[in-house]
Amino acid sequence: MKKISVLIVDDHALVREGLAKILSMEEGISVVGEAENGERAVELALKLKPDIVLMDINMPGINGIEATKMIKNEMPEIGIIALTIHDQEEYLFELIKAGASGYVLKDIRPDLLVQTIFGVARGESFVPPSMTTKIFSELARLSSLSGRNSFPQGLTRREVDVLRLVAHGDSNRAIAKKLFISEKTVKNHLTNIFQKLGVEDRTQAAIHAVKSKIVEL
Amino acid sequence: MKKISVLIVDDHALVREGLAKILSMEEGISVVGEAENGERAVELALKLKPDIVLMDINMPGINGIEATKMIKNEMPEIGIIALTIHDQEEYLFELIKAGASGYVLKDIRPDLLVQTIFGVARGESFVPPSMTTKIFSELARLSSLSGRNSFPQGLTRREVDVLRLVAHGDSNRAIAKKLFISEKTVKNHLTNIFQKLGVEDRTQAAIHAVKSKIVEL
DNA sequence: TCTTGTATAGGACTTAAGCCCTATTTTCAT
DNA sequence: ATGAAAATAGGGCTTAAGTCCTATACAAGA
Repeated sequence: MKKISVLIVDDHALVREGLAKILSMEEGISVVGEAENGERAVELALKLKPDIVLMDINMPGINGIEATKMIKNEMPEIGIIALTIHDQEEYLFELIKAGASGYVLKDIRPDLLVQTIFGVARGESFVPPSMTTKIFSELARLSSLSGRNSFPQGLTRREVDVLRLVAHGDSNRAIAKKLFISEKTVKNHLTNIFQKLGVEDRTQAAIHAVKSKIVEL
Repeated sequence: MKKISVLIVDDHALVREGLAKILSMEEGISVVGEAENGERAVELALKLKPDIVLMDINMPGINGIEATKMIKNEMPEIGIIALTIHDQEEYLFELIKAGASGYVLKDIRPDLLVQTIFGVARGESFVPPSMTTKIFSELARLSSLSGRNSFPQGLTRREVDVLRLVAHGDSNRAIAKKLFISEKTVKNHLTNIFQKLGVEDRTQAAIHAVKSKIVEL
């Protein structure tokens, strides 16, 4: 069993130290870095490629949500757990949209935090029980809204269609035929997809799609 | 636990029926199709995408080795187990080269065949104990041959280098710089790679590389 | 109502990608 | 020694891919 590498992000040195202490006690976890603001968080995440980022939301400059977006954009395989002081439900959906996999209060019991880290490393997602109700109602709202968006990386439904075919090895012409649209439209979608995923061409997009499990192998 | 889907290929209806009977008794296995020759085998394999193909070697027309190559070329994730009447070691290495993962005699005990199927589905490889010696000596020969070839799909060492970078999302120019060769040479290698893998462009090659585990994610 | 997001598509352009040849050099296997 | 495979590279060519901009139509949120 490999240790789970964790990057701690918080603007308060005290909080960072506390978290590091708690996590260091744990056998299967190793803290590989600490960042004191959003910029450093993104920088370190890309450099250290940790399994998990513990991300404080309230930070001066680039906040936790922005940092989450940036990291997820570059390395979708990194799991991000958001930390908040109190129940700030206004951030919840923004965070989910940004790609965070967990949302925990800072006064969480250490053993539960550890559990959450292991869970997210396994690909699961966590929110505090007090918020599950919110989640469900939001989910209901979204699905009644004839399934608007809620796609990975902010991709639209159509963009996901196109990306899937790209990851299948199809050319623009082939995609156009399969989706009954013009090659021009396919190109437009692709330009948007590349921009959203932060990649340069279809090959990188295909790889990204596989890595971030937008498509299955 | 999902059932393992199996395609049976043999030109003798009796053998097919026998195998199907045996395998149908097994809980975790479901026979999804049968083919009576190499052409049908390739056709059905691509259509049904079974986990495992049980492939007879001696068939009129496209034989088992050719069919194995074709299937592996199109869908490297399908596991292929070769069936032979008697110890025909002259085919063994050809089969391994073609991408077969198992090599069993037709008079194998049913429970061992089942075991082999489960093993191959898990990504393991099997040859009869009587042939392991052959394997080892061949392996020794090849490695004494200063590690010549023995690369997936008949790719050369350099081609694997190039393919790895393609699957990393690099452009021809980037690959050229990293490998200290000209862009022209990269293109030449790529043309050869496409031909060998049976794909049309770098995106398909990248996907193929990931699927056939030439590169890791 | 006005605006925003999505899907569609065309014009016009640049360039990376890919193909087909030929050719040289090195390295091995025979 | 000789021949084959592998790695290198260039010429010359075609086309797919990708960018930037504009534009229309529709749906839905504010």
